[in-house]
Amino acid sequence: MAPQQDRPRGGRRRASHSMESVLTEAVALLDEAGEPALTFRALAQRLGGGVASIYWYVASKDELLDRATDHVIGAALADIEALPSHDDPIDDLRAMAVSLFDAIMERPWLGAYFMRNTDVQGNALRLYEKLGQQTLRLDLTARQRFHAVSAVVGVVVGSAIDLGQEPPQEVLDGAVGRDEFLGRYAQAWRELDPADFPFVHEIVDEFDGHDDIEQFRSALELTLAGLRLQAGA
Amino acid sequence: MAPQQDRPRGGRRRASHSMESVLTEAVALLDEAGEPALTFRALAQRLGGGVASIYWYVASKDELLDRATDHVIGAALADIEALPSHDDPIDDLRAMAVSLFDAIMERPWLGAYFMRNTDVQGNALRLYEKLGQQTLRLDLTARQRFHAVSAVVGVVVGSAIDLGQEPPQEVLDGAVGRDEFLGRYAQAWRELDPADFPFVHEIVDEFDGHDDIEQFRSALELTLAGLRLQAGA
DNA sequence: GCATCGTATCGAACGTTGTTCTATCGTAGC
DNA sequence: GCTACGATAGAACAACGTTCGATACGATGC
Repeated sequence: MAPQQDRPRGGRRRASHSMESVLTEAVALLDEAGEPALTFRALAQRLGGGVASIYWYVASKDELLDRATDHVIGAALADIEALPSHDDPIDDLRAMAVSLFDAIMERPWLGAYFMRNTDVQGNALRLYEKLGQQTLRLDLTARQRFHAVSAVVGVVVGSAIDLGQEPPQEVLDGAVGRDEFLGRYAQAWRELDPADFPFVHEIVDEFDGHDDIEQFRSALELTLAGLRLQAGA
Repeated sequence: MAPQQDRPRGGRRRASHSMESVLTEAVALLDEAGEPALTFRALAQRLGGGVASIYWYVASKDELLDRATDHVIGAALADIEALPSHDDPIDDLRAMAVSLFDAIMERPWLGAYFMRNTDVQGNALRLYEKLGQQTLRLDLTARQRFHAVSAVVGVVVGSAIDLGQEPPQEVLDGAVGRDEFLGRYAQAWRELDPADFPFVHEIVDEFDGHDDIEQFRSALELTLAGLRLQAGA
């Protein structure tokens, strides 16, 4: 038997990364199975390199998540900047909010990390700026503008987190459809005492098989209606 | 030298827990330093018992988090149910939303776990019911009522997550005050190009030293105004 | 009194994670 | 050819969630 070689004859290739490739693969892992799937070991394997190499690009997992978040916010921002402009600034605000909501819905993990990342040089600031520029076209005070933008972002991210949470394993597996999943809750609610839960009984049919996007749209319309009222338009 | 005894003379007392004590201590740990502080080992030490004992009460950390969340939502619900009633259902909705917001602000970790816990037998359902009952007093369709409640909850939780995120370590330590912390961002923003960031410059003075609660209140008012408009009152 | 059974507890161990340490490779500049 | 430095990597560490097997405690049946 030939003696084992410490190094294979061909010599194992050293991997060569880049900030771009690290973030791209990190996002890919997050997209596939959420935050628990993003481990340094899984990421290193994807990159074909060692675990410690990643630490040359980021100082910690927190920073990796921050940079990955900013990375995809950049893409969402590009979508928003490509949007056509309307006469009515509130129509623009709505279009931007919907676009942002769609981006977060495609990446359920994004919502949770969206907020804690208001870094000054980040894309989040540019996003705020883009939304805020629409409020400059409305007859509002500076304070009202400040509050309006955070209200719109709050509705988007609040809804996205609420609606985009990972469904239980059985739905992800495809073993149980989303409608059936909702239906179970609906059924349980129908069996509650109507005297104790009049509201739940009132809306259970609406809940059963409801559309997430419509729910968000509705919340957004309430905020925009309030804003329009405030602007006196 | 006396021979070592395997068991100390007095016999080490076995700890005796209860679901209540486990949840209470778990919440105490969460309150002190957020989710990372809640480890099974730290919790066991608090309870004066072993690590594995906790698994008799909960099957996993996820379940522990869920039960702890439901535990404090129960307290928040009690506060809300103790609220005096107004003639105007929207005033009631506002009071409830503010009360809920306050409860979440006192526990920054709560916001993140609030959503993923719409268990049927949970306090979250009772909370939805309580909010929803106010919409029954408004002239709305069932679908509008359903959307109204999720909009209000979305504003509350969205704002709470946004505003309640743990500030960086230096602020927690008290080394840097909150105002100074905000001021740094404000200063950095003031140095941006006004041509590229007109909105940021417009609101930077509002942001500097702003009050979180007022920001939430403002977002809530927009939604409630939209709701009032929808109800035609 | 004694065996029995289900409840409740505990220490030790396992596998995985983020992170650090130390050593090494490869290339640009001299 | 040598050096300096940017970049990579394997091995080790501490901490975490979780599991396992053993064991104490109290009530129950005889």
